[in-house]
Amino acid sequence: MTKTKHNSSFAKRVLSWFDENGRKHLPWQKDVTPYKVWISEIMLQQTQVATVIPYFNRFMASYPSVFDLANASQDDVLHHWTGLGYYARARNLHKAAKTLVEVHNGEFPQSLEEVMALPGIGRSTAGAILSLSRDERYPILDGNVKRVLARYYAIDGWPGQKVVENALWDVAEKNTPQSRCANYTQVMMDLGAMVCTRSKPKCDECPLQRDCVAFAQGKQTDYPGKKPKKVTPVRQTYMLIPMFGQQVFLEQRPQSGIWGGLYGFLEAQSVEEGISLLAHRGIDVDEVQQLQEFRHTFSHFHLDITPLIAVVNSTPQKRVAENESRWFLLDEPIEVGLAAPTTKIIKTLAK
DNA sequence: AAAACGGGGTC
DNA sequence: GACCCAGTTTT
Repeated sequence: MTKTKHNSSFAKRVLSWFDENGRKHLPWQKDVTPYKVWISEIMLQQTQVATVIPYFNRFMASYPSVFDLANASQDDVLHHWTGLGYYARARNLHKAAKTLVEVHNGEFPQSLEEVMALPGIGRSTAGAILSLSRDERYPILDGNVKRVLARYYAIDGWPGQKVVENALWDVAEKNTPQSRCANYTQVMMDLGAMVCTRSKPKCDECPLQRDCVAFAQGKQTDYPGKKPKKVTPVRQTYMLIPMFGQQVFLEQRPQSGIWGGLYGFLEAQSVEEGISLLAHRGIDVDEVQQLQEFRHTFSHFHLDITPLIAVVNSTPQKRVAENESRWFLLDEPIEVGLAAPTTKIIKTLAK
């Protein structure tokens, strides 16, 4: 049984710690708006603060308001996201911006449910937006908060499991104070990121040390429970790089699946298949040069990529393709979304 | 080189 | 409710 007295003390102590040590001058903490909090939270879902800052600043410079974002082209949004990964989140961001403008007059709705109904926003992100920007009382449960709470209460099991996640939400809810909700949300993330770190937690600096169960047991790093591991399969692909002088041919990928909406090189399982894919697009290959294979690692599999330069000597025919595609000059900036391996190959070619 | 990270969406 | 998505950082 958790005691009420205990819970209020929890918030009091972390808020005092926030006053002393919390982060208060991040770019999205200046003139806080739901829009800025939203963009920063989506970026922070996948990347650490230091990496996010320049992306966030560029994003705000290009799209100062939700109206600017809604009016942008998807290619432009993906271009701003290039290198951040998780491109579905950029597509959802763009979709949600359109919904906010068309349905909500460009304002974030008031209720948690309405905010959660926007694509790419779940319970935690919705809670973060409403608490950080409007000081409303909603809990959050990102990876940092999960780690703090799992250790403090010694909650067993991997948070990917529903029961474990539910237990964490329960304590997150109970501990959230009635006032200073924005500061509380911020400090829970700060504590997880700065003190209650995955390895070598700085327990001596922690305001929760004195009744942290994991600390008492000396088992801080046993929490949260680890994800059951499994072998990551290896897949193989050829990437076809049609080169006509200083131009390369890129085609937009389907909206769903890996690298959805990004431009990339056509993929094939064999050299022959690749040549036929190109022929289908009016590109006649004169010579094929194989480059060094390299590995790109995802969370679920390794992808061994063999780049193949397909030298094209005669002017390619114009064909109407199913997907958007075109030739890009190597020495000009490519202003569409590109996946990391595509960027890597293009860098090699430009040298 | 392997493991961890993180949360929303989908089947 | 299990599994998928994807690139970077940490160990």
